[in-house]
Amino acid sequence: MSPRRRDAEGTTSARAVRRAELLAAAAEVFAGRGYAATTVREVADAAGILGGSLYYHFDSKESMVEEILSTFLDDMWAGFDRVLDAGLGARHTLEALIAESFRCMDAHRHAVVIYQKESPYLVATWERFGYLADSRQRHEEMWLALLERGVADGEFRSDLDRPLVYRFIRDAVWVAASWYQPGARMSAEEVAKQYLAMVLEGIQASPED
Amino acid sequence: MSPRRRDAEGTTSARAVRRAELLAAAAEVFAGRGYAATTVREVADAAGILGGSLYYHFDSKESMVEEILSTFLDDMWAGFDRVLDAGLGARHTLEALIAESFRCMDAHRHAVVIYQKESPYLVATWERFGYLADSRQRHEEMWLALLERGVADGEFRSDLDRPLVYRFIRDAVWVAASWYQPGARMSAEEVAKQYLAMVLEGIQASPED
Amino acid sequence: MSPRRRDAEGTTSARAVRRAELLAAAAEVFAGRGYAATTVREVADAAGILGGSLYYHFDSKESMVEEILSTFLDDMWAGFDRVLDAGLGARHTLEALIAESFRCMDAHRHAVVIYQKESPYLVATWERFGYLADSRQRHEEMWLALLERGVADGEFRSDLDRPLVYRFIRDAVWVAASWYQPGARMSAEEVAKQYLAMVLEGIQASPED
Amino acid sequence: MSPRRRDAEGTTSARAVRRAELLAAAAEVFAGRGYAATTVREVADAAGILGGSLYYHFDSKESMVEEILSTFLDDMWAGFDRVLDAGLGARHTLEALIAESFRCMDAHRHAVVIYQKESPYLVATWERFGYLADSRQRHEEMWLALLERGVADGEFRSDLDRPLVYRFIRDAVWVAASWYQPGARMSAEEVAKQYLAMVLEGIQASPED
DNA sequence: TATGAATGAGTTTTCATTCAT
DNA sequence: TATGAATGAAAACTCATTCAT
Repeated sequence: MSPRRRDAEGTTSARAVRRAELLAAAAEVFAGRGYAATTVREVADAAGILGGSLYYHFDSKESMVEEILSTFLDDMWAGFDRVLDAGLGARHTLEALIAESFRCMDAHRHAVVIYQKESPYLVATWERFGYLADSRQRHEEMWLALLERGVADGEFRSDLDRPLVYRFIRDAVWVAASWYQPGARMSAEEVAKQYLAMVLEGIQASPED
Repeated sequence: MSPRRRDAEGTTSARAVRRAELLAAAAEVFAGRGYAATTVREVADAAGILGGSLYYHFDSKESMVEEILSTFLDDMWAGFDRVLDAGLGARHTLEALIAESFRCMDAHRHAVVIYQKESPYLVATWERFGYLADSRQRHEEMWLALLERGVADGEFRSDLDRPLVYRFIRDAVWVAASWYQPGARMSAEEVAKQYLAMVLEGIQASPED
Repeated sequence: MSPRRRDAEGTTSARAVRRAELLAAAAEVFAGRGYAATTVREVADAAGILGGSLYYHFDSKESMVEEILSTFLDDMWAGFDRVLDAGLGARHTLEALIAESFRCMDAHRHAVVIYQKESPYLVATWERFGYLADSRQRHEEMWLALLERGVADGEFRSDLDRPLVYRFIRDAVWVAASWYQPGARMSAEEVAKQYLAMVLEGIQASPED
Repeated sequence: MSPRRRDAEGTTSARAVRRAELLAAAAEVFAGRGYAATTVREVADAAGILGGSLYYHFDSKESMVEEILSTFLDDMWAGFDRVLDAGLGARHTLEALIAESFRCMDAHRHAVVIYQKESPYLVATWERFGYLADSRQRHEEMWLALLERGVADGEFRSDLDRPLVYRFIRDAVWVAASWYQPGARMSAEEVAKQYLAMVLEGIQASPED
């Protein structure tokens, strides 16, 4: 009620809320047209303000993607770490990781698309985006270790090239963000289930069917 | 499907050779940085000439991608048509399409990457790129028909959502162009074989193994 | 010579005090970075308030310099007029003017720096700053008359170009505001004395002349 | 005559000539209005081209001042080093330094004005201008050493504060660039002579000391 | 064919200023 | 009085494109 209290909480969170709104608008436009092809004015239009006004909230166009991507990656790794810490077997870990990936895609759909399409450009152009390359590397290591373990445990086929399997899954799963529409025919969870089935068992009819 | 540009004489003139060289350089840079983020000067640098000189050969930056993409799509559809015309069963058609996709990726690696990343932007921005959307649609129809036929013939599982299967395969296969390096550890053919195995049978160890 | 802005009541109201505080902050920043290179936000930061709040007190950034400069010039000319009205001989008038100049520099250090550096720009850009050019002209006339009188009276060397002598003194004396720090090794008064010694024994007719 | 030779020499020097022309225009405008208050368009107007065209020759507005100032400082220090290496006595060294200063001012009038007015701002704002502070420091050390030597040799008065004398001379001399017009009533050489007379007969030890 | 200087429209960014609270 | 979000005009800078040589 006191002005003091409003300053300490109310104002801060109002600002954070506004930032989040603006970033959501930016993410949608960046994902749709590509970061480089999107003008700051288009972002501002989408947010319902004028171009210059964005600079009250953000340093630069660059900072906007930065915040969009780091927010997504932080959430993604928190989820992955939860899965890895659960101490499941290889197959169940794989299932959980794919489920987690789709959950994350659902929550950060546009950020995921941006991450897919713009990472190479951003990493090549600005040092500050080096963490994108780090994340990609850690992601690969995590999956290769998992596949290794699954093969050792007899849960996964041993006749496949592990790096290839990793890329196969990664591409199939994450590119889904490009076409997935929340509230469409299938929920993210259902898509995850079907993808899991395909990854694990393939699309061929079983002999016994 | 795509506009044709042929020398009036029909011969592979020195001019056509130079165009091809320049387009190869352009494709590599566009694929690496993204079309919008690439400047004409960067293309020229990669080709070893100055920016203005490109305009002796091409109308515009736009025309360059246009030619890169249409060349690729023409080749891809020629290949697909050969496969479809062979009158194979569903499973063998699927095998042949995936093999053909990888062959095409091998031949037009950069064009494929550009096609993946830039299609939405190009289609949304210039009418002349409408044929990209047409191609995508025809591709989807071809695959859905194939999957339908395979399920009807008892070759493919019937419990999977067909559009989802299509996207799964499409994404896994074509995104490979983003990381595939000609002359790397595995040939395109080997990658195709392994991908086919995964798509058909999954990565899970079979019970009898 | 310069516009006046006085409280209607003629009292030193709280409002006037606040204005003076803000102008002091503004003067320091303008002097340090230059008027054009200083943003209103920087002024506000220096004053401990937010940018928009300055506009409760002042019409514009322009009005701030205006008030800073006119306050300084009013004081300077009041001092000079006192000296000129005292009816001293040329040499003593020169001594008193230089002493007065240093006193003024001490009292309006930042304003003096701004006046030095920004006058040409302000005069060229806004009509309202025309009085700066007037002041400069009157200053020159005052000094040339003084030098003339001193030469006529046999107090100053006659072999020097008078306009040049004027500039020499003006530049040496007033640019001191750029480096003079109140409370530093030497007081303004001491600096004035030394400067006077240097100036005088240069332009003063030698005993043997 | 051969195209090769024209490339090796002609083109390179043509480019350098153009740069110099553009920098001359820029220096005049920067000196007149102040660096921060000058727009790139104003520089371009003065050069007779469009704003964007400047960027074919220079990276940024910043780079333009950088080149203007470093060219001036290089020339100035080359001149000062010649004087210092001549091994003259203190008084003759002082004479030569002042003459050299005026020569330099004549050759780089606008650069000198920019150096005077913009150094603090440039140094405070961009690291790359740190060399301006270095130059200023070296200048001060050179003069203090000279004054010290002159006092020790009995050529200069010992009752004056050396740092103050340095500043007095520096300000009087260099600020002259602000009003000196080449081809005006007096040549730079004549101004130098008169300034020297004023300075010298002030700080010179009197015969009766 | 290629060069390189220039164009000019458009982009990102800045910033004095306004205004509802 | 002060805040802080926004405005909008102008600034710095970019870059596809042109064109005389």
